[in-house]
Amino acid sequence: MLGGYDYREVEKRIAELWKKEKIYDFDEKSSRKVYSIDTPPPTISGHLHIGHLFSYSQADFIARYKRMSGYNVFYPFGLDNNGLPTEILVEKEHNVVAEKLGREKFIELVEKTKDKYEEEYKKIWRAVGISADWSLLYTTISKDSRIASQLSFIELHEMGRAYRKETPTLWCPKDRTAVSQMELQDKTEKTNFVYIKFSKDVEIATTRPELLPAIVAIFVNPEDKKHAKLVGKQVKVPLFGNEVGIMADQRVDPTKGTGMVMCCTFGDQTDIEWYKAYNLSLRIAIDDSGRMTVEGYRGMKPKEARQKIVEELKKGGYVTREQEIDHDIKVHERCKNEIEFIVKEQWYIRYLDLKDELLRLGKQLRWHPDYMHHRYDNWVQGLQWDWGISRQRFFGIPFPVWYCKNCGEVKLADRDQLPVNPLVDKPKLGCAKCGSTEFVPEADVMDTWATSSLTPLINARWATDKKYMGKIYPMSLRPQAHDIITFWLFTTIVKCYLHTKKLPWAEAVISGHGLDPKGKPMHKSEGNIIDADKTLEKFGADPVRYWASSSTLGEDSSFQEKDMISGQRLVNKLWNVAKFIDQNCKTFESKPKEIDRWITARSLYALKEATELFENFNYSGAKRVAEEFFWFFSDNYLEFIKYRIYGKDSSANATLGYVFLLVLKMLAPFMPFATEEIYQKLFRGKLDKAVSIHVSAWPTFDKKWVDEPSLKKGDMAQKVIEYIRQWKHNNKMALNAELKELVVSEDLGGLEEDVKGAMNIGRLTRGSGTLTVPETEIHLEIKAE
RNA sequence: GGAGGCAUAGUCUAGUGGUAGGACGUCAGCUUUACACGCUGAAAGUCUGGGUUCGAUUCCCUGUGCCUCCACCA
Repeated sequence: MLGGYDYREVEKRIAELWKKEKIYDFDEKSSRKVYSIDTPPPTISGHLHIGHLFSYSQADFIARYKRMSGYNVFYPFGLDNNGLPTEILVEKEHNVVAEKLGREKFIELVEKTKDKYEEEYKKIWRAVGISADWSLLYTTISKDSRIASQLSFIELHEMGRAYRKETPTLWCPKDRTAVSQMELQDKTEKTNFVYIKFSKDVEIATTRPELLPAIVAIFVNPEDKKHAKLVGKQVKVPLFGNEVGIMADQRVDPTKGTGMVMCCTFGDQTDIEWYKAYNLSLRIAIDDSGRMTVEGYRGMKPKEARQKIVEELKKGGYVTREQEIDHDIKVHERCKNEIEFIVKEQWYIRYLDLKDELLRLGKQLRWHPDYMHHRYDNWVQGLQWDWGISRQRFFGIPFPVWYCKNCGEVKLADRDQLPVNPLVDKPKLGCAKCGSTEFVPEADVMDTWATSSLTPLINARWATDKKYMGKIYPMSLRPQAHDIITFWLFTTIVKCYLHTKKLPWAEAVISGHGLDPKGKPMHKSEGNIIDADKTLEKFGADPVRYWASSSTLGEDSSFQEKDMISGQRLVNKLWNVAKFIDQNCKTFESKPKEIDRWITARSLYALKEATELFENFNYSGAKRVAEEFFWFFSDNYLEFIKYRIYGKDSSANATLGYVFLLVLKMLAPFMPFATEEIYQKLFRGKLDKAVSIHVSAWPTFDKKWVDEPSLKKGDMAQKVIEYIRQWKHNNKMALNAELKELVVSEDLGGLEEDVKGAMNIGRLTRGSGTLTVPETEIHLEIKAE
């Protein structure tokens, strides 16, 4: 006998069962068709919130459906512990500064911290029922990932696609370190906006006159008629005397200042863009300690130089006016000092020449929802420069590169040296060009996207034993959220295409974000994080997944407690039907009657619809169909057959079991715990042989079980019952109150007993009636007494 | 500034070129041998303006509001 349903106890026990039976392990020996999933590795930057549960559940629905559809599912899980968020986390947790500790020791600390989060994360992902194969777990700083990233770089270098170029980087002159955009803060300062007359027609307003010696071009807006005739001309820079060209670019606001902008290397972000986009020359005015390098101002801080230059400009009569404005500047959040741009040699991957190829690959990929394709296209079309992959940080995967001390030639590591740390390891041979054995190591590390862009290849073990290359690659599916289409999805296509000439996956499924109850994204700084752990504890995994399955693919969805309640109700209802069957059905053998053929046909049509929706990755539609059918089944079919069951007539048993199992299977991808529990208690070894519902076969639609005449008759009987229910309600009667006689105008085709039983009718006769059942030709006469 | 998305009852949401479906909430009726975490019934809705059409909530344009990504703040 089944008792109450305690989700805390059940979910824990079922999760153990899955673990013990290895339900979700990839079957290496099987010849079944493989379905491989390129799971996003979450960063270990802290605690998981319900937004994570939301998007990972959505991928899990698909994994589970595919598994039940007979695929050998390759579903790995990853953890991203490479990159700045991890660096910041580890610095905070251990109260250290990465630069001071040094790279080797810091990576050790990262590994330690990772272990802790790995356990915590695994616990939560298991608790929410993610059906990944945990033996395939990878991390982005692991040895394998380092080998893959470095091998990738070596191959790209050999292809001639990796090159070095002097490029500006955000730099903190005080800490003497590169800074990422994430570490910037805005600060407003009072600054003088200085108008400088270069010539008769050229006047420029600037907040940074000290960068006059670093001017490489002057820009005007292409729509700006006032300045149009100047484009292409040259003009002399005051005080410094060099000539610079005047160019046109959209980014200039013609209403701001004089409508003419000086482009220096480098004063701000736009300068960098222009420098890259127009291949401008480089004039450095500030060094990495934040001091001027220009003759006459050498060693001065920019602000001192600014004063001196303005004075000199005034003496020369170049300054027409000055205006104090509020100016937003970027400061380093750690030390609050203004950041500068300084120039470093950095590695790039050349890909601008591949735009057409990349667009073609984007077209080849099947996108769900398909409009997400636009974002990719738009991004590729707008690319203006190559992919910079150098980062001047301590923590990360190093480039497998040294430079010859003598001639400067690049020396790549040998493949069998990987993973290599050039700061510690040495090249195997001398310089190929000059024979020198003295080398300078590359101190920079790779951008994290240079590694994450390899996840399909890391999973396939491309860089090592190539174990899964032919088997899982190209992968079947990339599930991810829409915000990183231009990063993760795009860079993965780039790298995998360069290395394998193939599109890395057949399909991309793009999920939305789980938002807070007000519809706002969850951010630590907003304080609106809803904790994953606590939510699972409070409502159970199935209801949380129910919420995740209720929103359309690609759409954001705000977290509503009432969705959890709806999920809990569904679980409860499933459990109660299970109890009913458990109490009343000893076997699942019997001969179906008319009404049984009716619900069977109904269930198969629901199955057909759900399957089609699932095949199109419309899991929310599939869930809806399954759920709707289940409530229909409970409220109608069960009412029809109760009187037979109570009368110890077992003729409905087989249908009851068969249809309910079908419902469980349709809901299994969404509510894996409750459906499993019921399957184990009721059906395993009886109606199905599979050890778990999650490796049982997704039912197939078979027309031969669809009896169209029974379907019509059943629908008719159901309408009659609906009418009688309303009639009883209008007469303030209980639904099971006895009715003496029902007169029906039509032949109910063998369903008379069912109608009588369901509505507690004493006698059913044929004859004319005055009441009309809506949507039918049936007339009734109801006699209560 | 560029690109994309969204707008449906009090709330969350589905769907459709022809009477808009569900859930929560609300109101009313019902102790009905699985379930009051239930059953039955009721009230309540297509953002503004324009166009295409016999007919638009759906398709097109426009406005407004919200969201995401990218860019910008000389």
